[in-house]
Amino acid sequence: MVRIFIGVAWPYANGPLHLGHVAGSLLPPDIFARYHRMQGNDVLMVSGSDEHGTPITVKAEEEGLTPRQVVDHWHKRHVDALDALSIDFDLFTRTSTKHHEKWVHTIFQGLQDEGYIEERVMNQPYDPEAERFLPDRYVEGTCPHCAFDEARGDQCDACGKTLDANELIDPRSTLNPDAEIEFRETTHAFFLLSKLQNRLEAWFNDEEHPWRGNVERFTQNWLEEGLQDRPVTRDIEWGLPWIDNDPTYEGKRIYVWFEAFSGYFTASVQWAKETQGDKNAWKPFWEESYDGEATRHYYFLAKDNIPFHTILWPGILMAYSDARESKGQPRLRLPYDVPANEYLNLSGEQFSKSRGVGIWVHEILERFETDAVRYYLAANLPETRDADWTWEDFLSKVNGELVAAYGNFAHRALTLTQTNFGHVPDPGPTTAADQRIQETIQTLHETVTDHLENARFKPPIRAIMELAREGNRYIDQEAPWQIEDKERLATVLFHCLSVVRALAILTAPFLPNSAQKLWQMLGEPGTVHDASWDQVQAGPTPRTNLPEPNPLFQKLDEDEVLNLANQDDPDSSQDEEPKEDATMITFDDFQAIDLRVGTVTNVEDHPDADKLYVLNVDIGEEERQLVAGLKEHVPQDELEGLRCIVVANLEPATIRGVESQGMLLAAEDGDLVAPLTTTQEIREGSEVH
RNA sequence: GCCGGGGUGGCUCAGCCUGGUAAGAGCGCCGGACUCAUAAUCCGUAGGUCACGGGUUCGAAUCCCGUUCCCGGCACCA
Repeated sequence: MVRIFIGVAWPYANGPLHLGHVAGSLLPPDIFARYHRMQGNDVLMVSGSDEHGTPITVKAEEEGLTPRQVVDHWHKRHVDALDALSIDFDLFTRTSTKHHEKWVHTIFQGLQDEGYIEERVMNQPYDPEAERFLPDRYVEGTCPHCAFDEARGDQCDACGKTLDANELIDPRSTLNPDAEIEFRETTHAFFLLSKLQNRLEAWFNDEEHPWRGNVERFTQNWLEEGLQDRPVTRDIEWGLPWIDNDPTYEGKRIYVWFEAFSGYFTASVQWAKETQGDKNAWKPFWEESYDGEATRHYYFLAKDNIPFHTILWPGILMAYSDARESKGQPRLRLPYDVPANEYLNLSGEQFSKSRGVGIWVHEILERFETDAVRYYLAANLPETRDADWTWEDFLSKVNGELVAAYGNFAHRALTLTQTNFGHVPDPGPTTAADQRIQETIQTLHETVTDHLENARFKPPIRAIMELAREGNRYIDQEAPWQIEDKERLATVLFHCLSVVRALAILTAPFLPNSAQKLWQMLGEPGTVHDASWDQVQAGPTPRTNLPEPNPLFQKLDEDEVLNLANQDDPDSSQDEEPKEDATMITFDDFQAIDLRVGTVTNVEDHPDADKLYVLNVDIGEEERQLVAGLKEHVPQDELEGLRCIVVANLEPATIRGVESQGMLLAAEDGDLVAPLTTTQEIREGSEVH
């Protein structure tokens, strides 16, 4: 027996789950967990909704809701989506629970007790007009090293040097370029990651890690660059308060990324208490040398999360373990493997909540069977590089492989047996061909096991399909529908059912619902998920009665799928929640905006930005220069000469060195951007109401 | 512009870390067989300068350098 802890990256609670999340971090651990359970190992798989941080606040403001309402809503949606996908967590919780807060505080208290937390006064850029501190990267100024005048607060793009915002000469806010920036002192708690450099390096270099290349490279780079101490509090409102009631930290919150990781641990404790009725049940999974049993920790995530899980989280665990040790408590385990995936794209485009590119989980599962979706995702996982979801390929793989090769093989074997015997027949003497098919099952079992042990999921599902094809070959060669000798017929069908049974077990981690359905059609008792993985090679039991077989999968309707492909704008209204009443403005507010008709007289590329045009627009009494982010959406010749609507009294802003004196209005729906115009020719400078 | 990932038959992908009996799979195409099965299955043919150029090596899709194209992140979308 081996104990397997599986941590799954916490989905953020500000929007729906899409297939990118599923392929990147959700489906692989579910397959992995199901496999290990069938191996008889103890598995604990946890995750939850990540519910704190600025983006939640922003979302709440957008929708006129409270942050609490936003996270409640999306957490519930996450839970429903996971259920629909048959992704079974031992616990899928959330970071806004009291339990989580309490344990995060325990962890941070431990870090503080051990001297890993240091209070530092930072001189942070502050925008007095907006009354807020500015993150470094929203500050620009002149680089002290190379005099480049658009260096950012965290790095200078010209010379590549890393900077502090307060080193900049003439700093300004990119959010509000005219504001006088002040530097105000603000105190933050820092996690002294640098103190762990040697220990993390030793852990990285000395331990045997089965890490994938991408994970190793990322981690190596970080370590070589030298670990920086990181602030663990922020000047924001939505998040967990600091550990004690120290007034220094009033109005500050624990930085989300630190706190969300801790969820791996806090959720395990919560699982023990709430679902096991044993508040110590988490210990076998987490405490080092709890007993002699091998225990391994896996973290599943997409590539953007790698260093957080191979450096920062292990760092926190080391530091907190020091604190536990000081109190005579056992240390906690560090990650064993971090099987990070690349991204799944949608026909070449990245899934993106903000741009509305995506296929939402709840939407696709309304139309298609869970296992069909799981099959295509598993067969197309971005394990070694980005992969593409295309509807054509979805159609072809589901109909051609899942339904036609696998489903059909099971169905023909079962119906033949049903017609001829009604139960699992007794096999007679074995021929070379029979022998060969049995060997194929065995080889396949070994191959699939080997891949799964190494946390690889795409090769094994493909290998399993190969077994179905072998089954089809066998049945075709033996042609049981032509066999007259009853004993030989029984033998052939018995071997066919052996393959079917092996397929039910082998597919169980990947396709849990159809595997179970197949299990029942084989007349097997209980659930396939309780079957032992090693039973793959045991054949069916002769004389087991067989129920009436039904096709295992439904074919996808070609037109329906291809229609979806054509829509290609899956961001239409139904994805988003119906908008709550937007904040009302007064008529006077509206009147304050001076909208004018103008004509675009000239369009040029911005000299120093990929997405921007510099436009000249005649608005009657004057000509304005505007900077507009339309380059990716609207071709230059469509803009030239266009009659447009301009916000004429917007205060000027300098955007990457070019002044913009107003704003050109355009309607936006995902990637579709349409500049506004008038239906009739009308004089430049006309007001718009 | 900076950083990262990638370019393998019509399509989707494997192989690349650990160079050599590997240039592979599925789909698609073309031809044939079969009829138990959801017009499903099986057999066979064709199809690739492994982006381009150079280097290392006895030998490179695989390692190194350069070029080019694509994608992503960041900058940026008043």
